Amino acid sequence: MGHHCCSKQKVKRGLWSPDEDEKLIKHITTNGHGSWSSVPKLAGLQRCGKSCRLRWINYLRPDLKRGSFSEQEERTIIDVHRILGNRWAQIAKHLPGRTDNEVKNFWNSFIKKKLIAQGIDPSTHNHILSTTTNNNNNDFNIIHACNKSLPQAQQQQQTTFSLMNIFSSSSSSSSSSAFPSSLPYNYNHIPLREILFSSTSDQYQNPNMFWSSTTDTTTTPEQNNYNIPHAPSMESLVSQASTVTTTKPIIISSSSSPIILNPSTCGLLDEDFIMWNSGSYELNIEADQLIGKEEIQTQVLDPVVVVEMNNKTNHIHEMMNSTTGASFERSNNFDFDFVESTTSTVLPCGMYCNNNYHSPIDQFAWDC
DNA sequence: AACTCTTTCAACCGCTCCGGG
DNA sequence: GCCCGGAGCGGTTGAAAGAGT
Repeated sequence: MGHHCCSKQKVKRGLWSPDEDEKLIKHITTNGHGSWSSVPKLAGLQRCGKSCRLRWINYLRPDLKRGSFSEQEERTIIDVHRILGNRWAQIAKHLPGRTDNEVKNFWNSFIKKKLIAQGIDPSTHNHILSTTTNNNNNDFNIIHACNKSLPQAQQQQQTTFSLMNIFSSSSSSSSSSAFPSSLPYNYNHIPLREILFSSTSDQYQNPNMFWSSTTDTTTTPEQNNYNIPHAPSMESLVSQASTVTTTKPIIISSSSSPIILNPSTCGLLDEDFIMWNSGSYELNIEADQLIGKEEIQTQVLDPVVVVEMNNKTNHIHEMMNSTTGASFERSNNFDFDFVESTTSTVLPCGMYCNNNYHSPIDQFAWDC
């Protein structure tokens, strides 16, 4: 049985012969494809139009890039897939010369397996949930927090409290660290979709970075919608850590509200919505320096403030490099071509919001 | 060399979307 | 608003190639 589009025709199926390829190439290069349904007849092929179209698009088109995927292309696929999911045609648009079919095959035969081997769920880009169910285990709580699927208010609330428990446990138990020795994912594994979700609603909070306005007197009532009940204050959090390192959360504050984040996940979206990140981002600031010493706080705060006030990419990087010692690199050509406005506030870790708390990029994430 | 198992990827299938009548 | 046909998309299949025994 042929395709429904050409069921009346006697069509050949299966692999294309060089002779058929030649006929199709000759026809399209001289006449264009026009209506695909008419191509087989005009080209003298016993194929259906659909098959001709597929053969041309996936194999015969002159602008196709052949050969194996580069690391850069692989990174792009992973990054875009993190946001778009299995929308292969959209992903392929970010890879000149590659087809949706090619990207899909590469994903299924290589990237998918690679991510699984790394303990990452390829469909969610989250770490695969540990089977351990010991709720007293801080590592588990964080892993659990990172592995929820699409946000649900109740689930998020539980996540929040899991983190709260971790924070509070460190003050009651001096023998255990507030955070595990290594956080369960690095920047490259953060589900960006989830982060985008987290900034749009009071119900949805990124588990690794959330708003706390308990000590922030500048927050508006609207912003207070972001309050987490019993969220730890900036000071109390910092006081629990003797040193702020890559393995512990640090606090970076926007002009309106402090953000708690894991340094190893720090990244920026610049004004062109290009994702920048640091591969080996290290902060080693004594906690007591963060408390009550404005100049040190400023060092931490500056990158965000600069982003908000100036939106100058170079300035951002200069500030980041000079104040934190971090070496930021443009991670890839992450082309957020769906973002129409650049007027919104850019925050670390790919977290993004604007003054209305409902940005185009947030809208995109919701629309996906 | 022969066989089996696994992987790759071109091609197919069925579905949705969209525009025209 | 409905129907129809074409285009496009994502999931799946299966032949061919490669790897292992």
